[in-house]
Amino acid sequence: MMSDMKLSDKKRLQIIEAAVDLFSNSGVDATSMDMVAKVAQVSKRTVYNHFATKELLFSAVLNHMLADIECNERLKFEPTIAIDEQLLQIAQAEVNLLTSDAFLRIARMTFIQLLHDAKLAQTLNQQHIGCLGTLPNFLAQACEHGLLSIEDLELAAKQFVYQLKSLIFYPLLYGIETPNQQRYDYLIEQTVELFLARYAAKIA
Amino acid sequence: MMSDMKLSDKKRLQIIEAAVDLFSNSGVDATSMDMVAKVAQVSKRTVYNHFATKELLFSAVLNHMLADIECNERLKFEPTIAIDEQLLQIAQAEVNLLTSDAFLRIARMTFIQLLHDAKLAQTLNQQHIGCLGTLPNFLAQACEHGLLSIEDLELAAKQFVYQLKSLIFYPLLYGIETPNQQRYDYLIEQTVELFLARYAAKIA
DNA sequence: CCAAAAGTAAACTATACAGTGTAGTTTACA
DNA sequence: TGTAAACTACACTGTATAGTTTACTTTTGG
Repeated sequence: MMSDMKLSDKKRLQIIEAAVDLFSNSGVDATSMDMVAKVAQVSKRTVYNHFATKELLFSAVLNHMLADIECNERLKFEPTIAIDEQLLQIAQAEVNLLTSDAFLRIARMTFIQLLHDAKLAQTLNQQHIGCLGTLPNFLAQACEHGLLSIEDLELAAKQFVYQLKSLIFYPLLYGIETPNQQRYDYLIEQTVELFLARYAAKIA
Repeated sequence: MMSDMKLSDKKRLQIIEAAVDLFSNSGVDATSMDMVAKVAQVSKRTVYNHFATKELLFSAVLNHMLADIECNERLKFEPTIAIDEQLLQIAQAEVNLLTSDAFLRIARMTFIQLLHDAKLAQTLNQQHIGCLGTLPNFLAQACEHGLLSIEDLELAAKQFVYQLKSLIFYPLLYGIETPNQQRYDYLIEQTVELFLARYAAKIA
């Protein structure tokens, strides 16, 4: 795949891949441009020919990483499948994303910058990574079918997703807990249970 | 209060206060020891006489800030007060902590270091800042009085507190939302409602 | 009141890093 | 095949910063 590229594009990719690696493992600030050049097996001057500043490199790297986890599938409500089954599936997919290497790399690289740069936080927030973007719509459909009863769709969606982030993603990001699929399954199940206890439609 | 101290202790305090200010506003890495000395109105050599390295200064500053928000009050279950009232109070107190300047300063200063230093994350996690430490015990008492029905006390406590952190603290930390007490009241109410929908004891 | 402890300013060392300049080599392609 | 674009090594500038050294002054406590 890389062999049929022009040399220039090949070098550019090498640089980005090296930077992805270094930025996500050591942080942006702790990574020097000399280091990027060395790992990319490219001269430092070439790095600067492609990316005039470190900030532009960061920006390109971030976009590259976001493309990795991009997902345009909209959640589709299925009247024929039980609502708890569907929620379990959504939760499982979200946890798969949250615990993926690609996602954790982005988080490690970005969180530091976020505290310095409120604009970046806003931007990333609006990207609606994961299912949070389309979950309110899914929930609305479930409400229409009389399976759920929700006043504040945005809030309900956040409550659902934030449970998973808090219980699974953050402990993993900060190295407080180690990956454990059995534990994840339990937490997913409990999250769905919590959610349905609150929002399952009362049977009339 | 500061006037009746020995000069040496006074200087030490000035240094820590300057560092608290600078570290929490600009971050540890972006703050130079020269800057600390200048803001503390102290010679750089004096800074180094008190704190041999920047890391030791950071450690002292962190302890100073943690002391600021230390709270040894244990949550006490009150059989005479309705459980939803008690949970609302606990949530309100937690939100007051999470949105306080002191807490946000610690968070801003620490989060960057956390990603580099897993030990620090473990340590801070074990400090059980806020009500998370004593909440499981409170919930157990409420269960004994037949008001709640909880299998996994630790998880339930986390679910409660993490709601507040996710919905209120993180958006504030990253500047995605601005403080808004009315909004907080709504989210607290919704958090308690979610919690009770799941864990309120079924009336036999 | 005087020695020890603690403070001061300012110059200094050593290092790291973003970004540039240069001179020469390789690759793309018309 | 020749030229423009891209690559390379490497030296260089400028700046920032952790921590030290020095020579001197102020505070403290017996």
